[in-house]
Amino acid sequence: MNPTYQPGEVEARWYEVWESSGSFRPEVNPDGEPFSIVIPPPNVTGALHTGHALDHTMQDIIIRRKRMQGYAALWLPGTDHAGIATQNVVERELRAEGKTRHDLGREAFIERVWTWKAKYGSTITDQMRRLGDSTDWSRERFTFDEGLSRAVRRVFVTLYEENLIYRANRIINWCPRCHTALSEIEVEHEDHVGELIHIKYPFTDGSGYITVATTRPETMLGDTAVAVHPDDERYRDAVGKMLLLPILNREIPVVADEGVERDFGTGAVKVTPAHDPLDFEIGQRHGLEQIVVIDTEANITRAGGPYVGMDRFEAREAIRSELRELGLLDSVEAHSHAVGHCSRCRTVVEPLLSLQWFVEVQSLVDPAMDAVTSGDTTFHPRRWEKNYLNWMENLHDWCVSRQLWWGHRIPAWYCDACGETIVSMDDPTECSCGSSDLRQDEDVLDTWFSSALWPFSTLGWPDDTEDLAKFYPTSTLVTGFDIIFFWVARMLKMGLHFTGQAPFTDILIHGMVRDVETGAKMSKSAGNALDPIELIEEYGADSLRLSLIQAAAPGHDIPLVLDSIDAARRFGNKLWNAVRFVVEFMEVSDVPADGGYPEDPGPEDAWVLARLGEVTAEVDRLLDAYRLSDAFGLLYNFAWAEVFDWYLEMAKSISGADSARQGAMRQTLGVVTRDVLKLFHPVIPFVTEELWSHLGDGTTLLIVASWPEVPHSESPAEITSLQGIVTGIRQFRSQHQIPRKAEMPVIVTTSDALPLWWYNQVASLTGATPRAGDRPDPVAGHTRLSADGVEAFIPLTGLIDVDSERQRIAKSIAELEASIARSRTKLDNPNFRDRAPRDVVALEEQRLAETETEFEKQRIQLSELD
RNA sequence: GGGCGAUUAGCUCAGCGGGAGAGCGCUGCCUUCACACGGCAGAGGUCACUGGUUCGAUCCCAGUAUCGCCCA
Repeated sequence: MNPTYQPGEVEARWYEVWESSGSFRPEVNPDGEPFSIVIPPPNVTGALHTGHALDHTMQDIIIRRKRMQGYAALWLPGTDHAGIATQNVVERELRAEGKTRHDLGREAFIERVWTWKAKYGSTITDQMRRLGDSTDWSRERFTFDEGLSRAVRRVFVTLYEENLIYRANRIINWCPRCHTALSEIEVEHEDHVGELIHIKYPFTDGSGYITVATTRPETMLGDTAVAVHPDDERYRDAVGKMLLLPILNREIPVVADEGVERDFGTGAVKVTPAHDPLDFEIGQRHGLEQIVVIDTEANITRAGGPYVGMDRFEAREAIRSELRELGLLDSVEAHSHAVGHCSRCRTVVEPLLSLQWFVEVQSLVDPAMDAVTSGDTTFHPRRWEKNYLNWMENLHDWCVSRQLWWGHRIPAWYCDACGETIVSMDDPTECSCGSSDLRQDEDVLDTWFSSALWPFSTLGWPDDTEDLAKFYPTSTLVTGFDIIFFWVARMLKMGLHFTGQAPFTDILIHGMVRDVETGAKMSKSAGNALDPIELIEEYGADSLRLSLIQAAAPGHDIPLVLDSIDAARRFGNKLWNAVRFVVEFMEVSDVPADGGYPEDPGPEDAWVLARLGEVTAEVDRLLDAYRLSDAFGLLYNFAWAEVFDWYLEMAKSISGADSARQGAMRQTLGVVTRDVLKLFHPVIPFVTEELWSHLGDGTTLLIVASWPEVPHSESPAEITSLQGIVTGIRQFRSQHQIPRKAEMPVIVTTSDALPLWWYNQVASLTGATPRAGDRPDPVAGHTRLSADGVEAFIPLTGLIDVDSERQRIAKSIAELEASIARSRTKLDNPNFRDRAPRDVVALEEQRLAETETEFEKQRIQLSELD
């Protein structure tokens, strides 16, 4: 074995072995209870970013542990066809050739996207292999593959038949660059400091003006009313009168509507029903005309009169100037307000009146809320439940049609002869009116429509497949809080509606990986992403995984610091060298894949086995509670500080003992090291598998080895005093700069005799020579150590100067005095004695007694030094 | 405007009713037969502020300040 761990070569080798051995398939545990996770499908155009690395590591940890615990564990991988994103990529490619998708036509374009997918679509799945994802590739799915497309169509048709999907003219969010409608949550709001412009609208009867305030003066071209609140005293007389719309000189009424916010601006608002959702509603209530003045290119339409063809933002400036010239510009003030941007391309979205398909979500909401409130599905951490429920209460219908080509085409046909709409599983050839002049809807479905079906469509629905019966509902969903609304909520709604069961029992929500420098969410579009593949090449996949998990406290954002990845890498090297030492120098090998705990452990063995048992139980508890970072933090400290430090150092001295003692030690070292590798395997699979190949008996891969079940072991009581005295001697040595080679006799006094191994370990761990003896009288000339009832005395002669020893004791005495004072204050308080729990009072009394004893001994020691 | 979260060591963060923890960084010593990517030891904190609840508050409650996120 190399003296340093080299991840690169090892990682490539083991992934192949795991995959070809079928270890990723749930069939490796044919009799196991099913446990399943479906991956949040990354965009097929995507490349792995650090957010995926975290998300996938969490899922891999869960699935690897369940697999080791004997479950039929399925982690189902796949990718999302990602409508807009993918279409954008291929259109960009075409643009480089000087073409547009329209030059190719719909069919050829889609063909081209499939070609692109065949060539580049495996980028992300290849990267998942680099990360070590133990996904069952034999079950890989794609949201646009044949089976899932059938599921999509079945859902659309069923919802249509249930009147839960409809087509209507509504205000939607339009992206003028992507040329498609967006759903509400695909719009990101950012605060902009803009202008609030006050415009005077004159009454037709010449009796003055109403002044309205707006941030979007260009939409005035489409105004068909001015609205005021019905209770607003200021405008009581104005309601019902007519105004002359400036520039276009159209007569529009003043209407009273409850929807008007009295405190905004002047309390009077212009109403543009075709370009604002609130105005649309006001328009509906008052029967106002809807005049579209901005087109799909975000240019002014013919209805905009003199401004026809002008860009919306240019028109804003021009209209403001004209109003000023007309003397109708009352005032302009700076105003901060939220502006919607396309989440794909950052273009400012345009609210537009448009004919689109919508899912009526109201009737899907209740079961999806009940699933969470009833506890059928639990969020981890729980606080996301409130967030989820709050959101669900305020849902609007979901605009699902997209003016794209790449996606599931809406299965609706229109009969030009009679105007009938046909929605069906099979492509219709003829209308009931007899006409065969049918046109299929040009639009495709929102990508999230197919993602919403992912937990059951990937398992074979709508067919009754074995996988569906076995693995649905899935067990745990792992995802970031950023897509709770996009995805999680919709899966719950669709899953419950179509299968009657919530699609998962637990939802593990994690934060975003953030760049510590900028605090920004790391994503490719933000351009600030550390490339996980580069990190894997530099540090190894295990290091990236471990550092991400250690930083990932439940539900909080994760700062990614290169230093912490490096720390994780050094841990891998530590583990590597510890196991190398165990195998090569301690000659431990052929360790069985399970069991093999020593029948008759020595005292040091019993201690480390007892600790292993405690730590295993605690790791299990933490992992079951999804506290991954705590679990592996605990394990990290146990492995480094206890097993491969204290115990390994103790084992070194035992290797010179008699053969029975040695045998128990080697056996212990073998099983403890093995179990540490097992416990660590879910988070750092590569290095642990490699080390296991050197340590184990070669019968089983670690990936499918059993999860540790450690038999109970009783730790010898003397360990506490051993560690205390050893640490005391080391401190003494360090404080007085005494070289390890220097002889250091230590007299140990104790009420009960200490076993021989205790003395041997003190000698071996410190280089001192301890012997049992009587308390020196006087103590003068010795330094005194104490731990767990054991006292040890080191003669000072020739070792140190008395002054520094005096200072050391004085400092210690000061600390003891402070502690005594605090304990007394507490215990002298009758309220404390009356109201604090009995064990807390007892503990405080014990602390006081011990501190006082120690204080007294040190005081005597100090006085004797003089 | 509404909601959520954060504020703890120089840095990045855990902990969350009974004497403050980790990693990195820093200081000293150690090239002892795994690892110098290491070992041993050490320094470093009014746990944002102000009140309250409690025998007891970094932890619970209220308010304030600053920062971040989500929604309108």
